[in-house]
Amino acid sequence: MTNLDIDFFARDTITVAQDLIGTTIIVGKCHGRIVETEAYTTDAASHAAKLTRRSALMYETFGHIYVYLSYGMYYCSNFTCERDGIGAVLIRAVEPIRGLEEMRQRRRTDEINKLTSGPGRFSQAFGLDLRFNGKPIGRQLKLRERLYSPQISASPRIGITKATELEWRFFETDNPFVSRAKLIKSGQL
DNA sequence: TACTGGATTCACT
DNA sequence: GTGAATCCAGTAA
Repeated sequence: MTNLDIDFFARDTITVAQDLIGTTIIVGKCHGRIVETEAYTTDAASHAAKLTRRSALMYETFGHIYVYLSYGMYYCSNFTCERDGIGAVLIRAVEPIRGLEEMRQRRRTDEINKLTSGPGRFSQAFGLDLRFNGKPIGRQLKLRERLYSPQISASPRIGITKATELEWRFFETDNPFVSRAKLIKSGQL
């Protein structure tokens, strides 16, 4: 299985968000298959809309990890994108593959559908916090080429929602690990 | 220096 | 369906 290299992220943010669906993310012993992403560009709702100390990573890098604290309690993990532009892809949900025991301990739950089905849940399960912020893809966090889950189908249907003009979300429509709350709220499910 | 609010989640009704 | 938890970046002064 091939590792994705940094150039994967040099491309347009929305394309990267779509192509990340089905890829495998590996942090230590924890492996997961990405089933939901969200693309953030220079949309007003995005941290990337303004150059600040926090958002500088999105202006200066691609293929790096951008982690921030949300609501004072949960970490959200992104990959920076675009060689010549500005953007990041938020990982909203993954399907757990390996390292489930570690995920259960970090999440303090045995309910598998609550391990990684949400950006805060995923980051907690995989131990992603501010220590990872600014790190390049490769050593501590790896990504492998798209893998389809036999439980779902050989080529899962990809759903797309568009929250604002420049904010796109991609998800596997039939995957139970997709974080459903926001999709239900927006009338997509 | 002080204030505001959020790319969320969970418990409770 | 609703509200609380929690803390830091950003902003205004």
